[in-house]
Amino acid sequence: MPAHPRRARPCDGRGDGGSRRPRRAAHRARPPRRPVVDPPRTARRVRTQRRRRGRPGMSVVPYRFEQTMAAGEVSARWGGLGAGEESGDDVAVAGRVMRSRPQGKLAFAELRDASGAVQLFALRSATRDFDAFTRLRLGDWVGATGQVVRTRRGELSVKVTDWVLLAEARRSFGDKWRGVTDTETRYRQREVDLWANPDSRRALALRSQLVRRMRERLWALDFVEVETPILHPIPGGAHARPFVTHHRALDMDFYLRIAPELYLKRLVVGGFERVFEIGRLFRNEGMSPRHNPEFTTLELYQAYADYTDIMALVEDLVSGLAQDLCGTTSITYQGRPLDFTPPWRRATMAELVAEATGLGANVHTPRETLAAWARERGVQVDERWGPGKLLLELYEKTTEGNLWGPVFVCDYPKEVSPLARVHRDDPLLAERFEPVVAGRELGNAFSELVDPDDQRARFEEQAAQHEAGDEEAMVIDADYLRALEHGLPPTGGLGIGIDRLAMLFADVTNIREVISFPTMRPEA
RNA sequence: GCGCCUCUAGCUCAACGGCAGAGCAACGGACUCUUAAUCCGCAGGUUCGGGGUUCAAAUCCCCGGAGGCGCACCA
Repeated sequence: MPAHPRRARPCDGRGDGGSRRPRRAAHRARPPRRPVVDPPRTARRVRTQRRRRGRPGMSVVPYRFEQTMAAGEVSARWGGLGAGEESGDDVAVAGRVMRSRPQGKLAFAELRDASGAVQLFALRSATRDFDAFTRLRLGDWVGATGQVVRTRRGELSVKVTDWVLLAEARRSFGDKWRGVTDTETRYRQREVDLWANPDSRRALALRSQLVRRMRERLWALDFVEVETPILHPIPGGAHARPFVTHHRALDMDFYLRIAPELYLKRLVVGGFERVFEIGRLFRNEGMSPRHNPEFTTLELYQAYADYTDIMALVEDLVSGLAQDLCGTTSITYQGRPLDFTPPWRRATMAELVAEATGLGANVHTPRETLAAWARERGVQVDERWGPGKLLLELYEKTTEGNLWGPVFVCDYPKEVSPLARVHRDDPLLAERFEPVVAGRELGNAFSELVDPDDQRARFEEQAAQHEAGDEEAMVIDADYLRALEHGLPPTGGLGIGIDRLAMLFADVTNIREVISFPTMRPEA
């Protein structure tokens, strides 16, 4: 046996120092690589170490394991067992080893599964293949059978009689105390993050519950869940830049949807009076702690309803979800109270801008006055913007970020709301609102524009802006106009950002915390 | 896109112009009740990549990469 077997590597006979160089030269033509976390040679090293210990290896792990009980259930059922007591009941548990403490003729290991954790307690005198058990390491998966007992020191345990390795961990799962904190590693290798950091698991589990409860609540209100296309021949339904892709057989470009809105309203035309869709949207825009290129929304449409009905629905839905997920309608976000208990405040955009700035700005204010006010506050004013767009800019620059809410910001300018119905009391406004919470819009809703002639005119306006260089402006969707000509009843519509909502309930500030695999630039 | 910051062992971090180190993990061993166990031993490095300044660079400078935050963008 060589003195340093784990350093042995393929050698070209040139002796020690030169053995690596030829290999590097062979790689020189490839693009430079930066192994961020765990270079392949580490896996090789660890593999060699494991082999030396004579572990069985992955080739002999079984194809299945009959688990009779989850770890959480063990602690729930035998929580009352006294220290040193034996239950007399055998269980078979499975999970990942999160701690291993061999101690002479005894060995302890913490086994964690999806439901929780339970300790494995092994004895040389009672456990099959005890020596191998003592060599279990952080991250290995095992299945174990034995009696439920509580140790003398008071830890509920499975006293292992038989056990089997289900998978070996060749790579490390981070610092046992501090986990993995590097944000890049956490988002790129979410599987490691999830095992190492309970908060990461909690945030994603909460998101899952959020979507589930949301569906249940909508089903209870007789909403029908539907799925509409993600490949759109024309991007529509929102003001955003799309991703483009190509269909080979049709030899044409498609756009990944920026909103499902137009298709959903066509379903209302078709007779689905209450529809919703929870799905992924794609917007080809900047990324930030609050923006991921692909994100999930709830969008719903309710026939015979207007935007005030939708406000009531939003209050009810969001406060109900807070109750479901946090146990209260009055939560804490980033250390500040956030009370979703209905009713929420309703205020017009003009009122809120006046509160924030003292300016009597509204959609009827002369354009030049609005432009001057906006410029004073750092807005780069485009000459083509009308008073509506200027008011919106003013609102976003001065007001929105300071609204803690929840508050319904009502009555947006018609000019910036091409799919919303004109306000019944003011021809320059639209019946549109955004629920704003913690300085961010949570959604967007309106009394839907149902008049095909008006819609055509708005599309033409948008198309003109598109022609003039606004790549985010909409284009004319003839299919949608034809659908409207068949008759869309009065309808209230809503879109809510699921990721944003999950951030509030999970009390996190980065959208990536509630996305399982956030968009990242490739490493190499 | 712009600005500021970060990048060192598998993980978490020191070293801040003078021999690249620690804790944990891993690896070999001791231990019959561990809980961030303890003890003994061993090993592990392209200091993100490239270039420059210097007798000497992880450290200073330049270029590039990835990431974080802020701004812009995102009605």
